[in-house]
Amino acid sequence: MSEKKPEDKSGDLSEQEVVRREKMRNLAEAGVDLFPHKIAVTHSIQEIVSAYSESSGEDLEAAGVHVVIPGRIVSIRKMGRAMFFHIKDSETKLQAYLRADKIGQGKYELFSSIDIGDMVAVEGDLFKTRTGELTILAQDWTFLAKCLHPLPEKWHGLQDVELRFRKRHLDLIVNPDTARIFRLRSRIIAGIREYFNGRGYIEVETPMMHAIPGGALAKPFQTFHNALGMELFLRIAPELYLKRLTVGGMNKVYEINRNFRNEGISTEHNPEFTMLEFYEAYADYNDMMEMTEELIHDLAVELLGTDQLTYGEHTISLKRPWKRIKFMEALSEYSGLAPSRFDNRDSIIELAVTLAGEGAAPTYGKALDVIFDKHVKPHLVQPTFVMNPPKEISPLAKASPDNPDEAQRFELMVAGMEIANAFSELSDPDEQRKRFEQQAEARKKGDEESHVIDEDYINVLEYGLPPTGGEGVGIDRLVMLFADRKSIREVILFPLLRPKT
RNA sequence: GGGCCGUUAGCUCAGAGGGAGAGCACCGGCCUUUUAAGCCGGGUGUCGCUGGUUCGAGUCCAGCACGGCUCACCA
Repeated sequence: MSEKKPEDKSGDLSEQEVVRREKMRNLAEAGVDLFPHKIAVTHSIQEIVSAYSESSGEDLEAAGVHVVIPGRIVSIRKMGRAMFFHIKDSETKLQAYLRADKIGQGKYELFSSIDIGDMVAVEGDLFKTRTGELTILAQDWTFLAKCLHPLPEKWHGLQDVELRFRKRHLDLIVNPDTARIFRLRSRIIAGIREYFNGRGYIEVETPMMHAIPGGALAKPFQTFHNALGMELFLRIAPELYLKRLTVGGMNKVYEINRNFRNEGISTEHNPEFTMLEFYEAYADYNDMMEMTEELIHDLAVELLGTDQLTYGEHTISLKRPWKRIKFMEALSEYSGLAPSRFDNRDSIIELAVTLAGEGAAPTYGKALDVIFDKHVKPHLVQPTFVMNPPKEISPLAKASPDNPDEAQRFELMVAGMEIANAFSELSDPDEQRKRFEQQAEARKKGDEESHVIDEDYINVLEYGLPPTGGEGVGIDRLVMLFADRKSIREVILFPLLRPKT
């Protein structure tokens, strides 16, 4: 191994990167610790700004607020023997004022080896400038970290969508909205935990690796366990495991975790996504609707201060109760097809095939689903519970007591997106076996998303699943709604990207 | 997977057959309450890649790569 010094690579570096490495050497030669182990700071920028931004200059001076604050330098304005710069933490900026006469000639000149992007701690007293901006007058500064690459442009930030996702750290440094979205996401998830914990639920973790992929209709990712010599699948849903817990007497459980689906990537789909699933014994899908309204409405009021969401060009009202409509009624209302048209099953399948292409709609139920997605979903902007879809496309749901072809199930649609899906859980093991067999039949006909027969799960049901309501909520899509983002990638820190070649 | 669009300096972008450009950033100089600081001077580049057409290609053509939008797919 040849011991190449970093500067040997200077041929590959841009001029700005070479300059930054030179400046780093200058600091080292001046005795600065380039990678300090521990710095005694007194406050975060966020703490200082929220505590003192409203204080008057006189009050600040009288109080003599002496602090040491760390941050990343995001702008510098040099003015001869003095300079202003802003330091920033994830969402807040604070101005610092450095004067040669105040801090001393040596420390002032050493600062010329500091670049935008570097991290420093500034020590000094708070004051207000002529324009009223809260500022720290530096008595000293400490080097924290060198940024060896130039930062994106200060005004436009980082616009390139691909770069924003590939270099999320940079996106977070220069685009304040990004940090805000992910803080909102964190608060939404914390709020959900609070809601369920407060209702006596317990949070659980079930396997991510399944021997049989189940709980949803989707194509799985495949992997292999060497020691067991066994094919495994990344889970497409936790559903079947959570219901095992209900059989075991854990009457209220929820899980917030990742699901993996080996399907297309789009503005609404990422191969790994976060799902909330919850199950409550002695509840049914009506209870699930009540809880869903309450959870999402209250979260919006608490986190956004309103039950009116702005989503793109839409205003979405979360005022309860939300619209409820039966699947078949929604179909005839929005598709423009006469209700009688749906009696002719072959013609419906034919229509779905023209809409979605060959192989997309092998059965009547699937065909209805295709027509729904195409003609109904885009219209459902205000929160709408679409109830009682065909049993055939709901293999884990109880049939409706008053119509054996319908499932006691709903999907929550908001802004044309499916946000949640819930049902009264099918508990009859023999009926479940029949449903699996029908799914297996569809699978044989080429429907890769159909369920496979899960004997183990049927055996679990044979021990007795009480009447239970269960629901899955797409967390990423919920965050999209709350954060007013049209792409799921804006709300996932590291969305899946093709490796850079 | 199909269609449309994009890929030019570190970033944001203009350039549509013949001199590689602007703003920010960067480098040098001036400047002690500025804040998209200002003033003077400096262009730092494999124009995504590979071929082709042409006297001449960032520009036209083909293929490829990556990305965005959209359609399809998608509990």
